[in-house]
Amino acid sequence: MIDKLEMFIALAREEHFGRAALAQGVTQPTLSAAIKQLEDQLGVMLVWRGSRYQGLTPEGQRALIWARQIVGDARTLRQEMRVAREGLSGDLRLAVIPTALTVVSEITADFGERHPNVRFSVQSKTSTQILSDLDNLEIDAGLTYLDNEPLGRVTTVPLYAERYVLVAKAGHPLLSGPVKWGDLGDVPLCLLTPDMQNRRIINQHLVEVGVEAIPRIEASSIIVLVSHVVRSNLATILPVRAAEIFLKGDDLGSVPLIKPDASHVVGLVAPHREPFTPVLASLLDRARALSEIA
Amino acid sequence: MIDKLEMFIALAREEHFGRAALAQGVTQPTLSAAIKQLEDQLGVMLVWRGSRYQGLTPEGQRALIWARQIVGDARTLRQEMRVAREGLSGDLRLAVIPTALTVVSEITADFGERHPNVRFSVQSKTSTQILSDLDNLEIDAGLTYLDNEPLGRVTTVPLYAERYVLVAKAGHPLLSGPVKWGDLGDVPLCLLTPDMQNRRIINQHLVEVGVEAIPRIEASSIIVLVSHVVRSNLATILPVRAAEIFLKGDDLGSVPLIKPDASHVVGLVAPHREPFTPVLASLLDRARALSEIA
DNA sequence: CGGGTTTGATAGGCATGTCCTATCGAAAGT
DNA sequence: ACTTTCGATAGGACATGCCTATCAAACCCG
Repeated sequence: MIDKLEMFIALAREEHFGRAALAQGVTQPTLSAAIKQLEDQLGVMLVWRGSRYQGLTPEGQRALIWARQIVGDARTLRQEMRVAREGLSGDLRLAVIPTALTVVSEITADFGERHPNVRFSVQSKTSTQILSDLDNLEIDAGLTYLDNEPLGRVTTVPLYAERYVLVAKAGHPLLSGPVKWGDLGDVPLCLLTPDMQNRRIINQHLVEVGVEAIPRIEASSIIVLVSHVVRSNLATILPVRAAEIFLKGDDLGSVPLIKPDASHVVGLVAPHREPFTPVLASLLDRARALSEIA
Repeated sequence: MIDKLEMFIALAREEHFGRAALAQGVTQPTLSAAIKQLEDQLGVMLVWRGSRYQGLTPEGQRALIWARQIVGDARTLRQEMRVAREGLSGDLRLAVIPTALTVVSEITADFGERHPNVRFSVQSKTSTQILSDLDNLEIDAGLTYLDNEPLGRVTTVPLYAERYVLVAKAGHPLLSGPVKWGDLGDVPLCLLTPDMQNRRIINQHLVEVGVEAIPRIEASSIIVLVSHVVRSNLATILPVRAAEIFLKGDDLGSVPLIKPDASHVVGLVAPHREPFTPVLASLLDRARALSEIA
């Protein structure tokens, strides 16, 4: 039963029998049969049938919610029993927005010291993907914005408030003192792509002061942004925490962006599943201890 | 997997392999094997092994929490799909404290009118049993005290505040006006047995005014109490709602019990499982509509 | 419009799992 | 010491799960 629910979740995620089967490590006929049996056992159609996948029926969508709950709890049970056996160990899968990537090491350093047997796997994702991966049980926790867009049913631990600086090559004329958001109208910029919430936040602030952002370069990685800043006259806008690591040398400079002193809360998100796993409880606990925010 | 968890829950409840097997409709070797396989799959011992059942290991107790969650959710999924197929139908299993038994008909009448295909099964139980049955998935909801003893992780809907009257045969000297709790010291009483929370509540109030309750008759059913009142000179203490139905004729009388004007909240309790089943959501909804309390 | 591709369903066969009956051995009760 | 109770074990019938191979329908594209 639980295996079938897992396959059902995979099918809903992949929207394709073959890919879902591949993801589950079974063949397509096996997955097809599993879905059919699930439908028989529950006595309802879950998937619109045709010659190809055509989405879930309303019952299927409702069943999906429970399937996620059940499969998630079953995994938690197994994980918890392993913890009882071997102490805190295993993998902790994190997904992180690009602008918070530098913060991950603070968490892993602190946590890894206390629980050396826990391995981390860190992926860079957009905030939307993080929430969807959390739903789909693809990750155990995420690091993303807490205060800007709706999150859904999750547990959150605020970690720090993001503040923004303008980053440019050393000697850039704007670096002499604080820059107002309103001054950025004519400044050639490179920014994250609009699927990133950070970019949407920056857009908001620019629109608020009547400036339209038309960056010369868009990229989904801040490494790309910074490389462009280093090699050209473009500037970029980054959270302080993301910029710090690039400002160690002399070739780049930064100044605070003011008016307004924008700030957005970034923190840990985890599925709301009671009671909490020991590992997750421990992670949330450490996150609370590291938090700069009450 | 889910079947094995069901058997595990049954074993924890029955504390006996044979009885648990019987309850699950399988033979004892099958249940033994299932538990062993569960232990293998989870990699931990769940049950203290000996020549007989000796309780759960700590891991077993922890696993039991998740097992209940998972099995409960799986049942809910099945039930919800049946609802999608046949509309609101099926059984709703209620357990009710004796003193609230007359209130059940209010709920079933109202609910049954809207959902004629739902059958009710009502059992009289102590408040402690109700909570344990709720945990063990033996009932879907209960009707019990909400404010006197701790409840655990449940959803509650307050329905009414219990108030108490003294009930005696018509013509009994005490029936001339309100009676104080403190006046009951020498009155021959029949009361519920002390495993009933109602009796513990009555004891509290009597102790508070310095009276010791030594009833001539103890019983677990209010029918027994009232029959004794009818046929002897004994009086009893009942909640108004429970007494009303016996006061239709002329042979019994009642007066309010005052100093203090004791009152305890009775309401519906249901497992806290998100999201709620349509049936349960509907039941809670009707209960809220019927509630006399904000 | 027709051949090739994609996609999910179906058929047949093998391996594994599940559940039963019968029986055993240890411990508890008498 | 004898009996009873309780859970574990053994062996066999049956069901389930998963695979490979293949099919039919729909889609794509020149």
